[in-house]
Amino acid sequence: MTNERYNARETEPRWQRVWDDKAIFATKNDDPRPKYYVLEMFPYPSGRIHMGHVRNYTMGDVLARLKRAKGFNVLHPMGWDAFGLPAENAAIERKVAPKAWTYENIASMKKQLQTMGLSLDWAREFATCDPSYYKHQQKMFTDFLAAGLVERKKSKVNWDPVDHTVLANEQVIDGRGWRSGAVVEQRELTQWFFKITKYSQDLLDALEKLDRWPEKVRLMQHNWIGRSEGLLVRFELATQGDTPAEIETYRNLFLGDFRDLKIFTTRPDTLFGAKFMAIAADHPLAIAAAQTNPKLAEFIADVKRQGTAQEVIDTAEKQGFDTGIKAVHPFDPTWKLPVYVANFVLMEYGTGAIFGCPAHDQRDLDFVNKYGLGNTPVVCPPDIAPEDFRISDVAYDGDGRMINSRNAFIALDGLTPEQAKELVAKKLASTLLDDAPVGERQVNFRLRDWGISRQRYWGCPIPIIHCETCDVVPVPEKDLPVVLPDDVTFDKPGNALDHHPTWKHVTCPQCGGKARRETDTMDTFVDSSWYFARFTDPWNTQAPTTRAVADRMMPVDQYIGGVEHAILHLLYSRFFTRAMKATGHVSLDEPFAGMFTQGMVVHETYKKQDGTFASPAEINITGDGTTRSATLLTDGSPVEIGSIEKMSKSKRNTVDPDDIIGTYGADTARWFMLSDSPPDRDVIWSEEGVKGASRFVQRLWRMVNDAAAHGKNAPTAKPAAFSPEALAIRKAAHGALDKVSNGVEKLQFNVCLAYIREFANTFGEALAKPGTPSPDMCWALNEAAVILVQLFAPMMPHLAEQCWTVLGQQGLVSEASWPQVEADLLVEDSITLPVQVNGKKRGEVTVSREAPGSEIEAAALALDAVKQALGGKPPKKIIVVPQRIVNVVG
RNA sequence: GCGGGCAUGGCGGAAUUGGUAGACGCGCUGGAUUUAGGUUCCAGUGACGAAAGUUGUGGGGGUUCGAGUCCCUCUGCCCGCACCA
Repeated sequence: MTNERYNARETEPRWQRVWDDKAIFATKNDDPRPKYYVLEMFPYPSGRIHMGHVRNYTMGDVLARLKRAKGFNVLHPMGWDAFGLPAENAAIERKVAPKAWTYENIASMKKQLQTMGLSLDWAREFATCDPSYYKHQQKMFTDFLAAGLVERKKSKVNWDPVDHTVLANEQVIDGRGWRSGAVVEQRELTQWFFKITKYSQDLLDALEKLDRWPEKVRLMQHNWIGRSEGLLVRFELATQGDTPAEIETYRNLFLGDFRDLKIFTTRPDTLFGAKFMAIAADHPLAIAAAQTNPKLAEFIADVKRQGTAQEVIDTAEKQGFDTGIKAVHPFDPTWKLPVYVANFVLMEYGTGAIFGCPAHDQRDLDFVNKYGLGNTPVVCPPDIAPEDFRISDVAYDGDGRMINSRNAFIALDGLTPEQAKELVAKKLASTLLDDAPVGERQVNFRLRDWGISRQRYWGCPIPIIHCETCDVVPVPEKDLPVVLPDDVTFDKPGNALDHHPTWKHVTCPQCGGKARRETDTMDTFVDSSWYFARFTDPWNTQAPTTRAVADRMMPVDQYIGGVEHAILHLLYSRFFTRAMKATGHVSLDEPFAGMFTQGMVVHETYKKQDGTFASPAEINITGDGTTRSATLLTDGSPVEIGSIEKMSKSKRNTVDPDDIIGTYGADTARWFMLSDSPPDRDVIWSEEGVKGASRFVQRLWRMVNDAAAHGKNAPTAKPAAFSPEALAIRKAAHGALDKVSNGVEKLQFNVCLAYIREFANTFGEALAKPGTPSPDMCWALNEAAVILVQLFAPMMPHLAEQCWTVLGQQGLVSEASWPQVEADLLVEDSITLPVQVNGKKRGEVTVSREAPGSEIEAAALALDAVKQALGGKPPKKIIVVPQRIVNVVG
């Protein structure tokens, strides 16, 4: 028995230094072995790591260490997503320069990460705010521009009139700026866009091939891209007046330049059910009509006002305003439909105009029921007679047969909606209005181009120069990077870069005339859209990537991060990789072959009597189960134990990784993060759980020390034969080895940990047997100890190194090859099969592995319990599932 | 509203993918060691039952020799998107 406790505080930094000195986690790009690229989403340098980071990086590290042991050339890098708004907020609130603040945070977070014992190649570290990184990002911007993947266009933004800044959607709270509290305005600004929509179809199609991505994430991206097939239909706008002059006057007054109204529909089959047209409040026709109609103008203003607050949109009922304009039905020139401005039609989607078919669309039905426009069903469900089919408050959007859809122009009755769509599309394509087809097939995507302009200082400058004569000129490659100036002030609202006295004033690289720099910076999502590629060769000063190296090391084999990035970050990265391929920086389309979304770390909350939250460190918990209660450490006042929530500063239910690592050691923290909960689900951080992990660390340490004592008595050569006890240990060891090897690859950490503990239990029992073990047993115990240490080495690398030394093994366990499974140890000579009678277990039989079915049947029938259950009658049937079960049917 | 997921002991969760339900851990109960223990070790722990046994994976129904697993249906939670034409 060893009495000495394992001292993580002493051993962990020591082993970290050893790894560091020998640089064993540095990856060589010219290593000939097969590569494996493990990547966790790099952190924003907020200053402190949190438990979510601990969980994320532990998972990646376990995989990296396993793959390294299995002989792969593992790339496992780390960097910093270092641009972003918090640095500017710190500058405003605490008068520290964003750059200094960021690099200080990086330094302290790096120190924290290093205490975790992660097998990272720190030689590849970079921050996205390093000019040596964003230089290449600027180069790619100009490459993309040249390749037609960048566009400059107007777009609506949330403008804070007090702070003079554009706000992200999440910074608009109840229609007001989060900092200034000012009512946010919708403004049109000219912005830079990446043309991600050029790849809409490809991004959608390729999702199917990403078979190592969570189904959920693929579905979210699928919906986000939002493909719909339909028909673009032009409705002629009706005019009034008998003479051309009168018609002209009408047009000028009410229709502006419009002769027709273009709509997008996925249901052209229901055109005979049309009752009205509706256009968005900011549709140009609405604006034109509002010029002569003050009430309409007022309505439009109302709708636009509603647009800001989310709550209003959610609860708003369908509202419309009849413009008085009429549209002519494409099937019948005498059929006129009223054109409404409606609050539920969005300018951003389709053409900003629709035709309303109330019988088969719930929104349209709600609308007509409010304004008394009636409805005509045109699709009849299969089980109802057409003459009995009525629609009142519930629209019918199912399949069926066309009814009420026939006139001199076209006949749809009796067709399925699918056939009707085809026929309408064909017919309208060949019908002309002002020399152009009335209808045109169109595929529409919900996905919009990616606006990357941000009116902020702490971001990657957009490498563009605006010249009075040459217009927009990209900064030539030789002038890159366009470096952010350090001497900026934040005493004025607005973009500090724009306020800089000299920075933006330059001469035009084309004509040499007076010009100014673009002062917008890039969305920080751009920074994180290619960092994974940069990691393959971060030392290249000439280009974003070294093509040959990137080709060899990409794609990322396993990417791990939070679900919160399921759409934007992952979609942008997929786009960016395609754009990099188009501009010759990489050769692949998909950056992440495997994706895994890990769950959050959650914790109980504690509510004080005054309603505010207490932190776990401030309270004392007594009792257990239902009698569990908490009191405040300071004055003993009762504290309510609240719900389990995501760790957050506001709920004060955070646990500081530094404290945990300081108290229990990194290995304990890592082990606990992986135990219990499946990695894709939330894990509850609990004091009891950590203590359980800590106990296990100590137990392993004692067992390995005990085993080491026996190991000294083991023969050097593998014994020719093993006693049944020794064989049992060997089988347990190799069984665990087999399961853990496979489980880690599938990221089933919680199950792997259970197998390790199970094996440790078996091992512990064998060690505890009294008396001196025989030489073959000593050999088996030593083998088991070595395997055990190697099994937990990916999860608890420091303890493993220490144990490795105790066992007298050579070198570092972090560099050791993964042990080979002896396959014949996995096969049992005799098998115990459960015996069921009519599906109910009645007993078991033990037979040899090769026993024929007839022998198993006989053995099963010979069981007393089976005879009893059959009640003396012969069995009707016996089912023997080899290696599994016997079922006797009575 | 639409889409998706989940439901297993007091708790977190396993279950070789249709084959012995509850592995492993936490908690709890009893015992031993200890001056002490928030240490360690041993035993027990789904429910009912003294036991044999019965029953049991949210409810109901079905397929099957056999269902936690597949199908239908209901209920309850969770997540994503949201007037997408």
